[in-house]
Amino acid sequence: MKPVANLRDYYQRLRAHFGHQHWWPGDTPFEVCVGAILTQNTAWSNVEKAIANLKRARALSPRALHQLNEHQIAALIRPSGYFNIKARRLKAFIEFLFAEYGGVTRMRRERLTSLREKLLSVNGVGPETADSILLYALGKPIFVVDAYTRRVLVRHRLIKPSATYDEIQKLFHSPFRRHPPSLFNDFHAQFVAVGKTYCKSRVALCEYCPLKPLLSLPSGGKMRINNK
DNA sequence: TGCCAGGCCGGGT
DNA sequence: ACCCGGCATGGC
Repeated sequence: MKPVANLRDYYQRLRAHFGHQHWWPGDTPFEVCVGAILTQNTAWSNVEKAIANLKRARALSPRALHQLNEHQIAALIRPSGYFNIKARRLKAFIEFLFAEYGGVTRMRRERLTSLREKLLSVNGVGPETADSILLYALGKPIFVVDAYTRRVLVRHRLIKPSATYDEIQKLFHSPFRRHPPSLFNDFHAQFVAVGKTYCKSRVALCEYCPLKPLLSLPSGGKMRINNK
């Protein structure tokens, strides 16, 4: 297997191995927003249970969720963990949605950079949650950085463990600036796929990882991270 | 049984 | 500008 040459190649290698991931799992843009908040530091399998509860209670729409108080929401999302905090965060997001836009459709019309700023000002919405909403709920071209992305990139020595969110995100925005959101969408999903499969443990050696040749680059060898 | 999972906030240095 | 404790369930 030849070494990975650049980030484009990096994606193709993963894609060939894992196939298209069809992210984000969710029926509506609003469901994606809710899932983005519920999955904070939480296994997705637990989020699914919470989403199922919300659906069963017919509470998975902006208007319906707006009717419920924090206590009622907390009871429904209990399986996703941190349910009191997350109930408050969901309320904060809904309030923001209605106050600023009145609905998801209007929010989608906002320009990427200003919308990101505003999302980050909502209590409980940090960079990953904001970017997940922008990309997966609204189809904006932005790269999501999460624990898997960081873990895989550190493992492949493309970033230092101390790299910040914005630094990592920039690695992807430079070479893929003009690419459609679908590229950002599946690329991030591929990181989750490879991370879950081969970087579970801190001591795992990624023996069968489709990107393994990258790990065995000689210390002088450097992979080009962008295409300039 | 303990450790971990698709973060973020608030208070303290 | 960092560092840290807190938040909580379910799966292995």
